[in-house]
Amino acid sequence: MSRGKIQIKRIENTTNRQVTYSKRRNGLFKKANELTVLCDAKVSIIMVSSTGKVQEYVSPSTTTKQLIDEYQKAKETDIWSSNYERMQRELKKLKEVNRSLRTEIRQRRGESANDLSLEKIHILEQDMENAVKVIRDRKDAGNEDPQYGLVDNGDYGAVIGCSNGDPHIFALRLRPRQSNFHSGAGSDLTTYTLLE
Amino acid sequence: MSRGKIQIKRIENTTNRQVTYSKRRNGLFKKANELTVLCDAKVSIIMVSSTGKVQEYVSPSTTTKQLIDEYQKAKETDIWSSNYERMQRELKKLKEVNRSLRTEIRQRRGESANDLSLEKIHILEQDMENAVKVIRDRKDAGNEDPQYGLVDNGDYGAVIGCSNGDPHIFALRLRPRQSNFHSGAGSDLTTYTLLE
DNA sequence: AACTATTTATAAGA
DNA sequence: TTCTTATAAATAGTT
Repeated sequence: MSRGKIQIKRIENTTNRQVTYSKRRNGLFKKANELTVLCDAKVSIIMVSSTGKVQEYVSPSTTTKQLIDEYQKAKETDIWSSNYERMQRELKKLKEVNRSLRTEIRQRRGESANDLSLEKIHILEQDMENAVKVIRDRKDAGNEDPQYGLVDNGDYGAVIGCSNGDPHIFALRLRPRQSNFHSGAGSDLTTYTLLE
Repeated sequence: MSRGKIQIKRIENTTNRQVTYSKRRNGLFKKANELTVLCDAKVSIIMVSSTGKVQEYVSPSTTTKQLIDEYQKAKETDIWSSNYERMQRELKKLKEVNRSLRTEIRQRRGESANDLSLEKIHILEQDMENAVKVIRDRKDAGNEDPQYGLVDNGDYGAVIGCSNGDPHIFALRLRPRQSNFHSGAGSDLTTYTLLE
């Protein structure tokens, strides 16, 4: 400041404000650059003028993106660390579940049962024969009575009410999950409780 | 500066460097704040010292995140994609894939085909009958010749070599994915290319 | 952390 | 926008 001290408050005259913005922006970037060189530091400056124009300075040794990454990392360990780690765990878990689901689908599609033992293939076969039967029954029933035909308490497992607002719609809990009793823990014929 | 002009080059003495860093950082932040007030602008400064410490200034009227978002929009780059937000997007995507996989498994287990049209149930039924046949064939073949029994080029789809090092092991591409031709796009009987 | 001699930044004017 | 210049502000070296 020169030719008179100024108060640090918004410059009302638009032209003056823009002139001052331009001068001080250059000053700030120059200072940032000096700091970078003198102190072996990294600086990123992002500025948005009152007219919405975005400008940046970044130390020559780095990029804005890199510095933002560092900033995030620093902030995440300080503030978001639990969140961040929880997300990473959740990601990992989801990927594992996903892989298992894909494996089961492959097996049920008749693909890549190569890794299954004969016993497990046998169980899978029975499983799917039953499922086909159920699906056929449903189809047939559906031809007559779409509402109630879905309920079948015959050979299969427990009928579980499905609280989706329609008391007539049920979910059938069929043999697949029970077949785990045969194959035991660590089975490749893994089944999941299909909850969201 | 004062008490003698300095050259703008790295200060070798560690103590001096850190002292200068601290002084100039405060100066920079002060200037940034004055600019904010005088010119009605928004400024974000991220600094990493030579010791790796991350510090920031941001105009009181905004947040670092907001300014980075504006920067991104202006530059049309995706800054956050490296960390947190990419994870969130990845999580969301994984959950969606997961839900679809679970739906397909439910259908193939014979559970909750409620939401399938009769046509789709029919397709699913044929699908699974074929798969059961394949599995039965594999089981039978397995009883005789575990190595070569897995290859069956009869009624089913193309035989695709599986580059897992063993030339005798093949993956069968069966009807399931082809049944999409019947049900068309947007089918509930969704099948996936099961790649990891 | 304070001091202060100087350098640097810059407000106002051209 | 750029230049000029009087003056305010920042700061290097010292204590």
